[in-house]
Amino acid sequence: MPVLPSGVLGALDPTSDRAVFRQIADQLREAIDKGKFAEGDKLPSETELVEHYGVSRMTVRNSLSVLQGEGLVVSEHGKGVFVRPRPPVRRLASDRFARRHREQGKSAFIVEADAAGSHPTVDSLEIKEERPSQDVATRLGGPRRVLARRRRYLLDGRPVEFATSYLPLDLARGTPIAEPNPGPGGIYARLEELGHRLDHFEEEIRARMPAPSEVKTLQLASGVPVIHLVRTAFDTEGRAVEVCDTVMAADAYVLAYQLPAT
Amino acid sequence: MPVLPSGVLGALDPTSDRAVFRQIADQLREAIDKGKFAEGDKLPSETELVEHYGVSRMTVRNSLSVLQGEGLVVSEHGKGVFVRPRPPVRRLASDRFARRHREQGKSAFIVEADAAGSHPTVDSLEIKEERPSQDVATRLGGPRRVLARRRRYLLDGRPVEFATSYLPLDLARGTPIAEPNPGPGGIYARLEELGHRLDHFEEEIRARMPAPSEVKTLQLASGVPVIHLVRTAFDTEGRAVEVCDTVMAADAYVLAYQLPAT
DNA sequence: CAGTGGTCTAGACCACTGC
DNA sequence: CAGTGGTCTAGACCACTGG
Repeated sequence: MPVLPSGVLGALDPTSDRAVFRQIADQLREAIDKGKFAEGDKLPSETELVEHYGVSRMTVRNSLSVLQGEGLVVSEHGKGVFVRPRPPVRRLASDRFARRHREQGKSAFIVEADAAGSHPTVDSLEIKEERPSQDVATRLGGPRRVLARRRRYLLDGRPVEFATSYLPLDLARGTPIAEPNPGPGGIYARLEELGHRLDHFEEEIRARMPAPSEVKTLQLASGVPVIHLVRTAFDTEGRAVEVCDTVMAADAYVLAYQLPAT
Repeated sequence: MPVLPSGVLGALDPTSDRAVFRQIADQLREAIDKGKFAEGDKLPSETELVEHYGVSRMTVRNSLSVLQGEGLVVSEHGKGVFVRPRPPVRRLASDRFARRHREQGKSAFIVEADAAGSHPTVDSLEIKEERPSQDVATRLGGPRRVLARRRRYLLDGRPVEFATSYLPLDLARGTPIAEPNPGPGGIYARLEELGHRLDHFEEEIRARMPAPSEVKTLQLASGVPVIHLVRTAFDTEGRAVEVCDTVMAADAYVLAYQLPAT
């Protein structure tokens, strides 16, 4: 007995082996996919779904949690459950660290976001000397201590990325690299001024679900994975001069790379 | 009152604002992080947790579903809830399509897996002529019809990747590219023989939670995202000659790229 | 204030596993 | 068979939102 305004949702199939909460999730998912609920639209309330399907509230909530896990919907306490809006995506091109982009006064993030018409912010800046993790130490060739530069990036007020750069201490201590604002062109420009002409970068990419601390820092909705990117910068002598460990909200990014065919 | 064998789990804090199911999830997560439950270990059963914490079963299940969503544990019906084993990771290097790798008789996937000591398989091979999606059409320069080659890759029996290659029909029809086995070096070698010398590839990477069909095809545990990779191959004349759309189990891959500094 | 989602209980029955 | 997780009910009280 459909009692919902639009009649977009069907009935349950009692003969089906498929669990009731899955059937409900299927119907909601299909309605979303077909655009019957658009981005940002409010789904029927739990109470409405309970009445429409004639099931208990826990069953309805179970359905909704399935969709939440898929990243299709977000719930807002006291308001309702909504089709998750797709945030604007930031495209990272493979030439984003080309030398010509380092000439300007601002960091790559700021320049790029400005160009895209977004309002970029950087906060939570922290600069510390510390003992590197096993992984970072290995990538940097085994320094006993490193300079760590941590910062969070926001786009139009929304946190999208949390990054930490590690540099061997003997290389960075007492230089502008250890300053909150390293100056025009960022730390890569400073590294080159210090005689470490950059040759290439290596990036390693993984995707996984966020740890609770990452959910907090990046204000992630449930059902949103993170992209974990570790970049190592090499100078022309083959020395690893920086490791940058970045955790990105996966729904805010698309990474682009160019590969040689030769 | 701890009643569990090992005493690895503490008590609830009734004065805390934190929901009970979150406190339980926190304690289990911490125990896992600290190695008190190792990879593949069985967690206490729901009944044991109910008795240990003195809460209802739904509360315990709620805790466990939090950890499942984080990809930390997997449940097996009739057996228990286990710390999710980390599968071996396949590293995709940025030179994986270099011409020198195309000389051998087998596909890149097979060669690489063999070298890593894994047992590779390819199945679900399907070759069809079809009308391209808007996105694929745009990337290929607007062909009306394309040849689609679909296949699934497995490592030691576990599905890890599902890929579809799209090629303009005028280019692929009637050639070995339209055959189930395109021959040594794969379709890239055939493209070059047909006069399309490859110049470079562009790859776009996203991460997201899988759709239900992807969960099925890749037999994904809950809490495992997918990496969505779209690669376009360009010949020396700048023509896009192939688009390969790939969905990978994120816990089975790390992607590596090299970027120029110039 | 009414309506929404968030948490929790105390049961029930079922399906799957392994002995 | 006993033990496990999977599904579902019918309530309860709470916290948050908006008018």
